[in-house]
Order: sequence, then structure tokens, then C-alpha cells
Amino acid sequence: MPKGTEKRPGPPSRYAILGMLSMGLETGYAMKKHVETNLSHFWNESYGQIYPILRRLEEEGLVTRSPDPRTTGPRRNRHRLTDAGWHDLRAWLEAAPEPQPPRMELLLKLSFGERVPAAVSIRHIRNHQEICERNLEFLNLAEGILRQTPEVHRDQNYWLLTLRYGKAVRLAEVAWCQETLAELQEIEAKQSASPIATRAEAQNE
Amino acid sequence: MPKGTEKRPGPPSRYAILGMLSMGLETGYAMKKHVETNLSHFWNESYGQIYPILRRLEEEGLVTRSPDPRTTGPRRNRHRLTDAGWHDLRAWLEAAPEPQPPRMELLLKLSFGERVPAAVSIRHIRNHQEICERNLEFLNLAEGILRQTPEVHRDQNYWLLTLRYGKAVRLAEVAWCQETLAELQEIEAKQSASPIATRAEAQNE
DNA sequence: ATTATATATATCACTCTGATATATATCAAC
DNA sequence: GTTGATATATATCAGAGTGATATATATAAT
Repeated sequence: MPKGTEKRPGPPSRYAILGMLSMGLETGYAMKKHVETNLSHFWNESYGQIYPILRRLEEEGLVTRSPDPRTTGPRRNRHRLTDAGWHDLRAWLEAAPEPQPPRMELLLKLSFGERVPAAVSIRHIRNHQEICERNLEFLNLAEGILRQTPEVHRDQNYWLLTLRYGKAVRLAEVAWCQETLAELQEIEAKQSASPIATRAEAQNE
Repeated sequence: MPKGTEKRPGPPSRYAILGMLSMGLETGYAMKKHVETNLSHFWNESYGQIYPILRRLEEEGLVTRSPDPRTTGPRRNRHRLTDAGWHDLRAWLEAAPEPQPPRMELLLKLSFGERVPAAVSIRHIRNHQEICERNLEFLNLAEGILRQTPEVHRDQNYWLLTLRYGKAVRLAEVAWCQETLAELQEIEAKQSASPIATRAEAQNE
């Protein structure tokens, strides 16, 4: 098989970084901060990925890397996309996104809920509902800010679309939490009707 | 610090396996199949996790492991929970689920959508909508089967709750896809209105 | 007979996370 | 003014997790 033929599905971190480079972010630190403050509702990236990938991208010629000659502050490396980097980013953007293997610990616990008093599951669901509601507030706030200041950033319209995704899913989750809470409370009522296993529930209330 | 005091947040795979053991599944193969056919809408587990963890669980005394002495078929190891294993599973079930770092490649690509013709994003969203719709069909089918045969499995009611989560979220996603498609088509219309200004030029500013 | 599929275990390279370590600079508090 | 907290910046590691592949036996289909 010829060497250029392998189809690499391609680890997405690499492209997340190319994408941030294409926004003008130059240091690994700036990228990490950007992920945390702007992409946190749908993406995560760790230093353990960012710095090694930036070096590898330079080796591959997708990125230029130059130590900043400033005398003040900690040393820093400034990175910029090359033409090859732009090309690689576009090719990835065109390709269909890979399906992500789901891992929801909440649902895993819930699926084993029969092994534990219903009050435990109720506590987990209530907790999840609060998380969703806080997240919803954050997303609404972010959307408000983006809407107030039109045209400040060329990516704005696309960011709004991702914010709305978060809102739609979070709202659906809150509704599910409420339905689920109602069902779990029925189960709980049946449990406290039967005399055994009351002790564990009392502890959780 | 005394040795029993460390708080291990605990990798969830380990508890997924303890949970399946608590359902009576005995072999790694059976667990993998169960995840694929019954938990696939919210969980994933690979052989690369399952077999090493089963061995480790035996070392820790949470599981007994015995080679099946049958003469037919491939060799196999049968596993069962010990009392310590049951205790560990319950302790995990009581603990609040850890937040999961989100990673949605679709939204990552969408957030960089400005670098590519709107038609590309439209294609990705349409693709995602189809995936959600197929998944919805699957979840409805699974729910129907669970409802038709009442009381066959003690976990049934809790499984139904997880199925409804999937349905709620998938429905919200389909609705978001439709809204998003409408917005992207507006953007596309504007793009084809201005014939010259290719995206490559806008990017180099 | 040959081929495909199901059962069953094992292992590996690679990706990713979360934590920690190391420095420099700034700003507030005491 | 020096102590301590926070921000900037890079680097690295152990452990978790994925997806692929290899091996072997048994059964069903062609």
C-alpha cells in the first residue's frame, strides 16, 4: 500500500488547535483559556494535548513556531498557520464529523438504580437538573452578550448556533429531569410502603 | 496519610463492569454484547478495558473468577461479585456522578464554519439530523419492547427512564437541526449573491 | 468442503484527562 | 517593602479509554 493512502480519521484535538490558530490565537495558554471560556459547552482540551500537538504540527510543517523575543514576562512561543496548515484545516472541516461514543455516568447509575433506594436516584436527578439550569443561565448570558455587540467577530453567527444547541439540549434535559423525578417519587412511595429498607432512605433525606 | 483514606473518584468503567456483574453477566464477552445492544445509547465499553479490569477486580477481591470446565466451545472465565464487590458497587451508586467533559465534533466544526462554504455546514447538520432520527426510531422500538413485556426484568423501569432521556435529547437535537438549517440557508443565499469574494481572501485579514 | 458468523480472551498503539512542576510578572494586603 | 495570591506560560506524566487486531473453537450457511 502506498504511503500517502492511509485514511487517518484524525484525532480531533489536532484540528481544534488548527482552528484556534486560524482565529489568530498564538500560544498554547491562550488556546486553553479560549476553550475554557468560549467552547466549554461543547469542547474540552488539556495542556497535555495542546503543547505536544503544537510541536508536532511544526514538525509537519502545518505551523510556524517562534520564541517571542520580549524581555518581560515568562517566555512564550508564538505559532501561526502555514498554507499547508490552512489546507489541512479545511480538509477536516469538509469531512463528516465522527460519531462520539456516549458516556453518561448519570444514566449508567440510573440504569442500576434498582440496587439502591429510590431516594439516591432522586438526589442524582435533582443534582443534574440544577447543573442544567445553571448551564442554561450561562448560555443565555453568553447569547445576550453575542447579540448585543453585532459584527465584532466574524465567527459570531456560528458561535450563536452552538449556543442554541446547548440551550435546546439543556432545556430538554430539565424537562426529562422533572418527568423522571415524578416517576422516581412513585417508586419511592412504594418502597416506604413496604416495611423493610427504610433506614437507608431516612439517611438521605 | 493512612492507606484507606485516599478518595479515588474512580474510573467509571470499573463500576459499569461491577454493575453488569450484579445483573448476572459472567463473561467479558457477554458484557461487551450487553453494552452494545442495551446500553449503547448512553454508554460504551471496550474489550481493552473489560478484560484487564476483570482481572484487577479479582486481585482486589471484588470478584471471583473461575475457568469454565466445559469441554465444548472456546475457553471462558466466569465471574461473580463478592460481598466486597456488592459493597463497592453500592458506594459508587450513592456518590454523585462526575461531570463529563463534553466533546462534540459537530459543534467544533460548526464553530469554525465561517472558514468553509455554508453548504458544508448544511451537509453536516443534515447528516446529524438523520443520525438523530434513526436513533429515535431505535429508542422508540426499544421502549415498545420493554413496555410490551412487563416485569420480565427487575431493571426494566430504570431502563425506561434512560430510554426517555435519549428520546428527549434526540428530539431536541432534531428541532435544533431544523432551525439551524434555516439559518445556514440564509447565509448560503448571501454567499452565492456575492460571486467574487471567496473565503480564502477574507481569511487572510 | 468452504465460508461466514458467533463465542471468547488478550493485547497494543494511540488519544485524552487531570494533576503537578517550574518560572516570571503583577497586584493587593499587611 | 515583602509576603501572598493570581495571571501568564510551558512541560510532562500516570492512568483512563478507544479501536483495531490476533488467536482459537464451534456452529450455520452455501
